[in-house]
Amino acid sequence: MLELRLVQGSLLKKVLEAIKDLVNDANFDCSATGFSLQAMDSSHVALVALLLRNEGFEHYRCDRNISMGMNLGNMNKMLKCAGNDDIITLKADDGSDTVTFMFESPNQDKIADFEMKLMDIDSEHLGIPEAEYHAIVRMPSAEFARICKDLSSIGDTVVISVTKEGVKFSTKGDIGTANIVCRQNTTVDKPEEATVIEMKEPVSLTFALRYMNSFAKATPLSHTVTISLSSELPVVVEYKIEDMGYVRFYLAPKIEEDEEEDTKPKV
Amino acid sequence: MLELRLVQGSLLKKVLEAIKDLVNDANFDCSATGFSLQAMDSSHVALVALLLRNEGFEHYRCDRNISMGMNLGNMNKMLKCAGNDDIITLKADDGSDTVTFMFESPNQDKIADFEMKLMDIDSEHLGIPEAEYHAIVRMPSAEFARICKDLSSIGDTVVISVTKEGVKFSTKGDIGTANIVCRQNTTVDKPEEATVIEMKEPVSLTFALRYMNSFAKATPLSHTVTISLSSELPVVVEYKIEDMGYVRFYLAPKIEEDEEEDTKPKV
DNA sequence: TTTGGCGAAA
DNA sequence: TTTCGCCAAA
Repeated sequence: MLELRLVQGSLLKKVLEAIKDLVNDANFDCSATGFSLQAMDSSHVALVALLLRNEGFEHYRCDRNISMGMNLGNMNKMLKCAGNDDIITLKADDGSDTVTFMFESPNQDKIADFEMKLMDIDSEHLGIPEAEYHAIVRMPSAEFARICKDLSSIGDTVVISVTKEGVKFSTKGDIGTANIVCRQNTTVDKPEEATVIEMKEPVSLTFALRYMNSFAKATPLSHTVTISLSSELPVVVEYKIEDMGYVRFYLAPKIEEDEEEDTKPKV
Repeated sequence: MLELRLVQGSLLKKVLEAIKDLVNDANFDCSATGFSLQAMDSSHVALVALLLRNEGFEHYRCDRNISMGMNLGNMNKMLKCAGNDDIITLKADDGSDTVTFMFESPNQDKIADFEMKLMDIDSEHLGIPEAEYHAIVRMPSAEFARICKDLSSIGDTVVISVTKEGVKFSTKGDIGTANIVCRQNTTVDKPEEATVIEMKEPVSLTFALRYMNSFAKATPLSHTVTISLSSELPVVVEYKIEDMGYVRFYLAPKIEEDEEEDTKPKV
């Protein structure tokens, strides 16, 4: 028996908006401690990890560990039927091949239940080792989203370079080049508007903008995004979900070609 | 000679937005008592009835009964040229084959007149008998619209079931099932937010969501919608137009198939 | 083209 | 604070 009651149902709606473009089908893993998901994107390049800890739910009952395979598109369709202020309860009976989403309007006048078939998905659950990162950038998520969107109108990849002074996002394309530098800035009114850089050593890595823009779909989940970089490690783009957990995206850097190579015709 | 001056011109704009998708061409009937329309939708499944009583007009002159055939798409195009605060005057000379829409901006700075050709439309004007309904549901129109929209992302038809406690909207589709229950609730701050059920006997009827969603286009006309249901009778979905009349939509219920039938392949 | 999110104005 | 109108994404 599984019963998870989430008062701020909009969180789950936003989570699905954030990951449904990247992942088609995935197993949601439910244990006594929380509700989580780990899945490769459909082209097996990026990895998504979601955690919603039990403390974040008003009511959390999960009698035994269970893995529920869902089509995220269909799940999203159903969650779209929940109001932004609705309380969402997720239910599954032991051994059942369905899951039920229950939506309660704030004033309890409207109660909806949506039942969805579960699917069998074989997923390789990867252990993600904790790593030391050369540089960790924390910045406003909206600013990061804007930068990725802007740069993708110029080029396909972004070079993220971190120095003590700030973080630079660069791209190059047919029509020209672009560099956007965000300086470290902690003297701002609101802490979520700060740009903070923790750097052990300078790092400069290249990523596909297409994926960065997908990750930025999670912007509504948090005012702040944290980007953790190390050479030779996948970047981690993390959006914290207040009091509950996070959505993290992992993406391997592109092996940076020689600048010269870039302009040569591909052989 | 016909001359109808409507101070709140936005009403006429909203009326056309509400019915233009359903009906292509229709006769507007004008008599001493009011301005009305009755027409089947283009696939002859639903019926639209509009009434704007003479009291609602600032000036109402209609010397003799007249029926004016109009293409609602073209009429809507013209009405879109009126500002939301404009005063709209509708004029037709006796024997003329045109109608003139005059738009006056609130400050009288701009006065526009649009002349449109009338058309000959043979319409069967149905007498709609007053009927006793098993159940009448009054609820916020926005909520009804939201429910129809949500359900149509799951299935094609909606089963509306009324009991004393509330009204239930259900659907079933490939990805799952959905039930939305709205409880009777009269203890709300504003009367237009109430959900009120007058029920003589329980009723459960099935309708095509496609039409319900068309009807819901009339939502801007009224905060409230009234749904009148009887087995064997078309449902009436009514949006009252304050101080003037109404737009009513009629739709025959689907003959509900056996649950078993639904899952069998169609022969 | 239509719909939802966002920002501005009452 | 709520509502309207604008802008952007599906």
